[in-house]
Amino acid sequence: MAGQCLAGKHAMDVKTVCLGMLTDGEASGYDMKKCFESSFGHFFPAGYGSIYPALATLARDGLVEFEQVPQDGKPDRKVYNLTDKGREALMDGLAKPNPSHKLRSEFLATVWFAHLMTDEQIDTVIKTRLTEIDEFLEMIEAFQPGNCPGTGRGAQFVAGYGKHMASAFKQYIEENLNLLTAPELPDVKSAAG
Amino acid sequence: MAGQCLAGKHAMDVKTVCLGMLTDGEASGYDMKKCFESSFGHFFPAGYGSIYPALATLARDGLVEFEQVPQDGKPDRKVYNLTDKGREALMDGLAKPNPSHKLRSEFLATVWFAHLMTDEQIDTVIKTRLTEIDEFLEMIEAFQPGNCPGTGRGAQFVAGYGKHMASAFKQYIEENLNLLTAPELPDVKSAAG
DNA sequence: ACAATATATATCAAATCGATACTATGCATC
DNA sequence: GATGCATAGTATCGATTTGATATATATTGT
Repeated sequence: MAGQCLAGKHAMDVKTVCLGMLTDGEASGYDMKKCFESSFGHFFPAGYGSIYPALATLARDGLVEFEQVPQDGKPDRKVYNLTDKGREALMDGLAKPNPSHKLRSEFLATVWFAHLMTDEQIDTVIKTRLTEIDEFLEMIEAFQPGNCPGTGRGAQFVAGYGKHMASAFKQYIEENLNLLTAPELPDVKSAAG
Repeated sequence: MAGQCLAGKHAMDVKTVCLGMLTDGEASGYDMKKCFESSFGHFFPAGYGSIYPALATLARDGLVEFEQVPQDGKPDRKVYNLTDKGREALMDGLAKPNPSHKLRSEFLATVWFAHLMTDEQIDTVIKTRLTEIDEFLEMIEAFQPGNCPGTGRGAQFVAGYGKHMASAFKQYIEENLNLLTAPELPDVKSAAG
């Protein structure tokens, strides 16, 4: 019945993901952005507006350290490293027993109102979505972990998830397109022709 | 090459979804929250903190009208209705050619770092997720549109999507669990015993 | 010469999240 | 009869996140 963890309250936010990325070695905010773009971002998006404030907070609270590395021509790099306290906070984040899994889909919200749209509009939305799914599948086929911590077994599982779900998505659209186009009335437009 | 729409810039946000809900008839913020909880929220979540400010802005900009309806015992209702301008804004939102479809999954972010977790922790996270998927599948099986605008063909398509994808998710977890538990080393812990 | 792209930092307004506050009734539990 | 919870309704608050932009400099491409 007593407390099940030492430190916090099992937060799995951008800060915690940044801590996780640092388990693989030092990195700058820019590096982490690359990493979000190439892999993490597909299931846990974050931009500069999240990453830099996150790193500032982490540094302020002593969960990461950093050193300013001057470069010639380019701006300085702030290279971050995990501290013991940071590693502890990461473990606490990973201990969250029921991490969320949320969709936010303008696509589905749009399609919900298909009866208010023209067939052409629906067609455009569907075609664009299918294209994005295909691009995603190509990407995941060619996926290389790069500089991200992508060697673990978890990364394999997640990549497999992405491929599996994208395929299922594509299949569903192709098999159920008929629900959206062509309502009860067969072809209203021809009446005006 | 010229402009393709009349009014805005094809926003598909909480405001637009609220407009969409009002195509089915008048509703209060409370009603809309119910609607987000029962159906919309599964692919486009929104709480009071989004809904009430959205309605305030919509009213300020003349996209909706409302009347204060007193009730006995209970607090007043603010009952909203679409205006012509609001219906136009909705159509503009639905005209967005590439509506987003984004996942934000603490679950996958956690699992990515499975190599840093104990087998027990992984087990808990997986079991909890499977339970939620089952609950979701039960919910969608018993789904009734209720007061939400859920009679259109789009709603059918979206509900089918939910069922299809939840099943695919469950199947993937069950078939690929082995990737997470039991790494190369059979049992490291016994060496210390 | 001009326009991207890459390297790197950072901030800002607006939107959203999750929790909470306020008011009032009813219903169950202890 | 006090405590707590559910329902019905409104609304706001701090923290987080989004998406765009600002600031610099070097390289690469047309």
